Amino acid sequence: MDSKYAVFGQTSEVKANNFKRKKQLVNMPVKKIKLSNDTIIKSELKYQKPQGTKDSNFIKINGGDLFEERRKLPVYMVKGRLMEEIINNNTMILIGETGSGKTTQIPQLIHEQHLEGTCTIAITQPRRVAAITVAMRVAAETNSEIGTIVGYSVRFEDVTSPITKVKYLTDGMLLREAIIDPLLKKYSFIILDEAHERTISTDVLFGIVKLAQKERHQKKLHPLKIIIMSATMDVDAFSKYFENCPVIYLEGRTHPVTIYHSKLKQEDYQYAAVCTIFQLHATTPANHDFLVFLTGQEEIESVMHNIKQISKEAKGPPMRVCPLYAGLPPAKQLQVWREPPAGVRKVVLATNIAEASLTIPRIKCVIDTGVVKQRTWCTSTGAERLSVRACAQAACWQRAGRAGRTAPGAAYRLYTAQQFNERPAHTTPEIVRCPLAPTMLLLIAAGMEPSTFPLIDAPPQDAIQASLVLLKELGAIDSDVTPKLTVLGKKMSAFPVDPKYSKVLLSAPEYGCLEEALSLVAVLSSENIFHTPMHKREEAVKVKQKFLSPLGDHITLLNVFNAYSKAPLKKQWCKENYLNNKNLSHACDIRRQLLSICQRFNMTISSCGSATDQLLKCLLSGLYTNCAWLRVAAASGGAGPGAMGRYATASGAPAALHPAGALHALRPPPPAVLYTELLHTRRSYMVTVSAIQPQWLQQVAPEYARRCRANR
DNA sequence: GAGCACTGC
Repeated sequence: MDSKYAVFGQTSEVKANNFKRKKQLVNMPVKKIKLSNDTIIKSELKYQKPQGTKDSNFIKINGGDLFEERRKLPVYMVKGRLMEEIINNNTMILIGETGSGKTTQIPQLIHEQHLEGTCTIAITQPRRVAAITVAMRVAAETNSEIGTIVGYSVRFEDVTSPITKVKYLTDGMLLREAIIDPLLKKYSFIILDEAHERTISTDVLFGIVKLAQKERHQKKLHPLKIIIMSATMDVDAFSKYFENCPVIYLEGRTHPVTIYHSKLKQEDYQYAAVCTIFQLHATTPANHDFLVFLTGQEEIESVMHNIKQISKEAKGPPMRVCPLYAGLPPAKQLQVWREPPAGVRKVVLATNIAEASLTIPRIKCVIDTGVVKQRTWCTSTGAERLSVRACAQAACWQRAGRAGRTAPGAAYRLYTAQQFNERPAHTTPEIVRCPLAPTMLLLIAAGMEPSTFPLIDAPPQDAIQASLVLLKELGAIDSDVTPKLTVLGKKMSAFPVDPKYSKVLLSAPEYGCLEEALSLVAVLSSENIFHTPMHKREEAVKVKQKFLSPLGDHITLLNVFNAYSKAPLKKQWCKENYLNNKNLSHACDIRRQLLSICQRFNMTISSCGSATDQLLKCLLSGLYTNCAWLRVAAASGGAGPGAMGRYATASGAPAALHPAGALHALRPPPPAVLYTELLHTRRSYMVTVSAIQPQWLQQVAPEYARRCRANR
């Protein structure tokens, strides 16, 4: 009886024979917790029963070949009532768990009844793979060829045609369309799916569709129907935002997951994770695969090393340990999908990528450290910080749910029930914690007024102000009080890159270096092109030397990109040079896209050849707010150890050259530098840096240089 | 002389 693990079921006991709106059941205590106290495993970690877990107040709808499969989906079983609600309401919120079929079925049901009229139904997704695969699925279900009735539109790929009625697209793609037509007149239905993820694009789209619906009504244009689809979430704020629109709940088809909490607080979650893995390993059947949530590459590599050491002597079946994080080359990610031989247990060590982006089959057991690595941004210095912090309750549930995809499962939380209850219910939306200049430029370009634009969660006022000041500085808007787009700003908004980079591109013809600027901006806009595995670090650093430029990291990046473009066998070449083929190939796609926009603007496409000064000046024309100067004490050499690389940014904040950068070893250190980003870890480091001549700033941005001098 | 989670246009 004295169990070290106390158990409580997560499954709802509630059954409802029809769906109802939340308003009608506010006082109903609906979610019951099933308790039992089986002793599961012998444990050094102590687990206890949680105190009063949060009830969610909702009721669910219950409800061979593709058609047969469709008919079994919960959403299909209640389609009559559902369509009635869709017809009667211009806006509604639909809460549906995984497996309810909402994403694939609702657009089809609308189309089957021709409710879209002569217009199209748009369904947004936060991820491109999701948009593509769901569209393919729906095309198969409707027995049509993809790109005809059912299509998709994602960056670099538009598989739609004039007859497309059901169009899946990424949220960012619909946002781009809104710049051209803020009323989104092409569409009679807009379905914003996965709304609980609260991406910046979806958050902005909430406001865009709300205003478009209102204005279309006022102008007596055809009406716009809005459906917000989401997993379980706090709907009150959403319903209020959309003028108290109805909320409908759909039941999902997932399996129950039993939750275990740690009885004591864990000092070291990595250690706790390793302990839990081996406790479970000794007591559960080998065909139960584990999924462990960790925060990053380094942590995964270190835990993997520990597991491999311990497993040599541990009790239990053989183990296959698979790392999984976004930076892992695709070939190595494949291990995760391969079924292990009979009698071998698979243990997947994953970052957040396994929380929503990827679904790993056959996971029976989730081990949740309860932490996540998050990027935050400081308005005053412009520095970014990566920090490990406790994730929100919603994320914990999402992680636990990964154990119940194909069969009942279990989730072991390496934090106490009290710690869980103290966590915020939801992740802070992205829009509240990110640099806003790109979003503000987009909003203004779509004809919106930043100060009155309706957002569910407004970012801090100083963050908005800082972004408007930057846009004014770059010449994209005429005023940071009542911002109107300038001619330059209009062009800038056409490029799907950070406004600083679009400014670089638009200045490039002036410096005769558009060829180089395109390549550089493309590389800077994609992920890290260097691949550095921990155990081969020295080799990787050595190979990098041949691309290194004494002028700095930007020219180094350009050297790599140019060499990649010329390499005949790119995959092989990348492997030999410790480079990331996926990210370099992505950079090539971006370059092509940027080039076509430049051609549309009739820009002169010229090359500066070996006159790299021109390119750096051009880069400065967009990034001139990212300059740093060597401090006098450091320059005179008398400041003792560590003085090298002591710089001050324009805001006066201290910053150092990142040791992995090309300029770090340079003696004497350059008096002035241009950095791409400021990253705060142990100290404030400038990442991706080039040396500049101090007088360039006067030439490129004279007014700013004057203000800078006055402040320094 | 350090170490980048995840998406998206």
